[in-house]
Amino acid sequence: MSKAANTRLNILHKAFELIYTNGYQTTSIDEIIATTQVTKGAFYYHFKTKDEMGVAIIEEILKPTMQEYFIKPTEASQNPIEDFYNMISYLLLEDPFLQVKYGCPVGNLTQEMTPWNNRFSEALAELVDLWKKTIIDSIERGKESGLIRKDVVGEQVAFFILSGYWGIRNFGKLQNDNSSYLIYLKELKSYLNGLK
Amino acid sequence: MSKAANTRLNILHKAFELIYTNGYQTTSIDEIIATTQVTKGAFYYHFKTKDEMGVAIIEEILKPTMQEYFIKPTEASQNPIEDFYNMISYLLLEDPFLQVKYGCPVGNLTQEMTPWNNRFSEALAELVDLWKKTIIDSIERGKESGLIRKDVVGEQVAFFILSGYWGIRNFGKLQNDNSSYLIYLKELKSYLNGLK
DNA sequence: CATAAAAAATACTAATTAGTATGAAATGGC
DNA sequence: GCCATTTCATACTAATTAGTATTTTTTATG
Repeated sequence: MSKAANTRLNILHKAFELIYTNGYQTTSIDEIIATTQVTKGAFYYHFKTKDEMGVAIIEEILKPTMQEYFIKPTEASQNPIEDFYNMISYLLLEDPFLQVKYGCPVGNLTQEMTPWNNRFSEALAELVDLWKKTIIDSIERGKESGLIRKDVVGEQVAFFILSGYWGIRNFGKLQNDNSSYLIYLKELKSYLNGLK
Repeated sequence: MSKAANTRLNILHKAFELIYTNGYQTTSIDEIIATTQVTKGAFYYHFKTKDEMGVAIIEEILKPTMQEYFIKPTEASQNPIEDFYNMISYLLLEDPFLQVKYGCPVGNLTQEMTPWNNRFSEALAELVDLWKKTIIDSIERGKESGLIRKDVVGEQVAFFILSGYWGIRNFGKLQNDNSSYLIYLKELKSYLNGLK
């Protein structure tokens, strides 16, 4: 990777961490360049505006991460119900990057940036749609293999699962401990079993 | 109501609307006093800081509203399952104040202000706890009256319902239309019926 | 190695921010 | 109507903000 591409990625990574922990609006460019040890000239050479950098974070950091860790495993899934539970459980309790008190990066950005910046909305919607579609496909396969009832509607379940995930992340932020996660996961398991 | 108390409430109401539509951090005090037609001196007479005003909004605007419109109706509830559905459906589709693109005020504030301001967290947690407890009580009554299965765990269901609500609000913001709400509501109905 | 283009460094601006200092007007109790 | 207290108005500050203008350095290519 060229040196220039490296500084660009470096900015994106550090900026993402700052935004994840502090929020987008309250993360200043001065703060970003201070922690990346990159000058303002370099920053604005790579990104025309702060918002352009924000969208780049979604497309170049969040999207690939999601592809790798959410989409791929679910595509290979044989037992949807078990895998959905494991996916959410992993994200809530085990993912080494995500922290209870900082919530879900995608959820945070959605909350903070829509509806005021359309480019954010579009980039985020693309992400979420990808995840949603993967879940729906998995459900359809589950229906074919007989692991899921035929009358289950994939899109409904996808919205239900993802909404629950986003929402419980908010509870986590509020209480700053994972006790709500544990309670939520029990009901999630019960709900998912109801799809059998 | 005294004139002074009136300006105070006026500030809180207008500020709340601005914050609901624009976010807390991006709503400036100058903007608030411009729309309220109140001077800076008056503002800082009533509120020592911006954050103190924010907490006052939660305690003096959001909390009473929630008591009136969420808590009371649920307390009088005879058929929890139907009432839960109606409550969420009303909030998503019919409430005249709430708008799809602006999400849930409590959810927005939680996302934006925790974990960086503890006073916000505490005030918001109190709100949400109240709502949660009301749901749990309602479930217990439903269990006694035989409308809900005995093995249903109230706290789990409460978290599940509220999480789903917060999460689908995020979807609404993302897509800026209520199509996701409609799909979500179908699955919510199905889930709630599973509690019978 | 020369040179053009890419990449980065420095110093700046204009606007906006939360908050303050200080004084003026309204209010209520006597 | 006097006067203390409450309530509000005006003018300011110091810090921070995103973004720019300009110059310097690095890089790749012939």
